[in-house]
Amino acid sequence: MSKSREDWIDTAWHVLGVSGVEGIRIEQLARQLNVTKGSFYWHFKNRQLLIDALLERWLGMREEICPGYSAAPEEPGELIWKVIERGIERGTRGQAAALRLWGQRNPDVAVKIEKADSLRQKFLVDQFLGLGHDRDTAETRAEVYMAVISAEFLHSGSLSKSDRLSRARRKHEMLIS
Amino acid sequence: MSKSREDWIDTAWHVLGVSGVEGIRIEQLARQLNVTKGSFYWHFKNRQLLIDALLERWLGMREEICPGYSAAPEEPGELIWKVIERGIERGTRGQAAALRLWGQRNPDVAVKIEKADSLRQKFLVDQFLGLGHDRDTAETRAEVYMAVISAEFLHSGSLSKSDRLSRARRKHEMLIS
DNA sequence: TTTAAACCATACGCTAACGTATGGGGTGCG
DNA sequence: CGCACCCCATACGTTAGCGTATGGTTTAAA
Repeated sequence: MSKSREDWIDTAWHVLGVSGVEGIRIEQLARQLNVTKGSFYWHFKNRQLLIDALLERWLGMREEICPGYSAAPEEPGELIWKVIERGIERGTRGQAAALRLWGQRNPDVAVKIEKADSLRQKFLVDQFLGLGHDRDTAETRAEVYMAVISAEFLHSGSLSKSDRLSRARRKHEMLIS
Repeated sequence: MSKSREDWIDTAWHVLGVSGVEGIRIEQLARQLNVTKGSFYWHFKNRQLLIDALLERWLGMREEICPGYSAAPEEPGELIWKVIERGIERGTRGQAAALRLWGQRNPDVAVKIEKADSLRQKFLVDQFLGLGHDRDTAETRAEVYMAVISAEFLHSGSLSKSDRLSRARRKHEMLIS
């Protein structure tokens, strides 16, 4: 069957979460897709452009994950939680960690990631302000919250999804109050 | 000049922090050491054993970093801070992140890391208990603290060491009180 | 039915890297 | 001197993987 460009990105996305950027190998992906790399080099100019597409996919998820952010009618605390919950459900933490680590040695990638992060940071700060904190503590809490999100993947080795959710919930409530 | 086994581990350690486990290439290290890989395969049986040695080095650092842990005369809060400070000074966060990510797809590695982490967790919980928190919140705070430490590296792209220290200090004080 | 475009298989050259085999220079020691 | 033994250089075989070149197949339109 014919594989689309999106098919390639999908399976590469999965590998990214498991094995990191360096684990993305065209001929291995081809085997998973039951095609040869001839297909790949028709859809993509080279490996780098596939990885770029993965980065763009992740960057694009930020907006999708904060839907009615500016006009949110809910309680600030629960809006944050929804974001976290959705992140754990989707299981995109591995990809995030891999891309962040990759950005560590690619300055232009780092810039893009930092740009997205500053939006996340803004979002969280607003929520904490809405909870009645002053700006200083709101910013600190936002940073801590970002850390909790990023590190969740690194420390949740063999935990089930429900365990990870309940642990995250406990930390959430601590950071909220 | 003759290179010792430790020389190989040292430069590999540096590469580990910058490029991750996958970035460790014997012939590249050889170039940095001004020798050929003939030297490497005299000191090590293969590449895997070098990486194992790096993991062991990192695991060994835990004890060194918590010196008089059980018989600490200082304030609990400051003892934690000393650990964090030393970690940032040494700049071992990149190695830690790389090894954690590597452990994500090596079950036996994950076990070793989790064993070390549970000791760190115990240490932090004790400190928070000493600060007057009950066990439940002490455990949660310890988890959050671990997250802050692990994630610090992922989010401190182009920050100077002093910036990273002051940011860490702010988060520290938030988590202490 | 010809034609063009989309999609892929196959074969090729090339490089990086692993691990091995082998030999050789140095150094201390009897 | 001879002789181990430590340490390394060199050459080799092998594999994985990138990217290219080229041709084949399918599909839809003209």
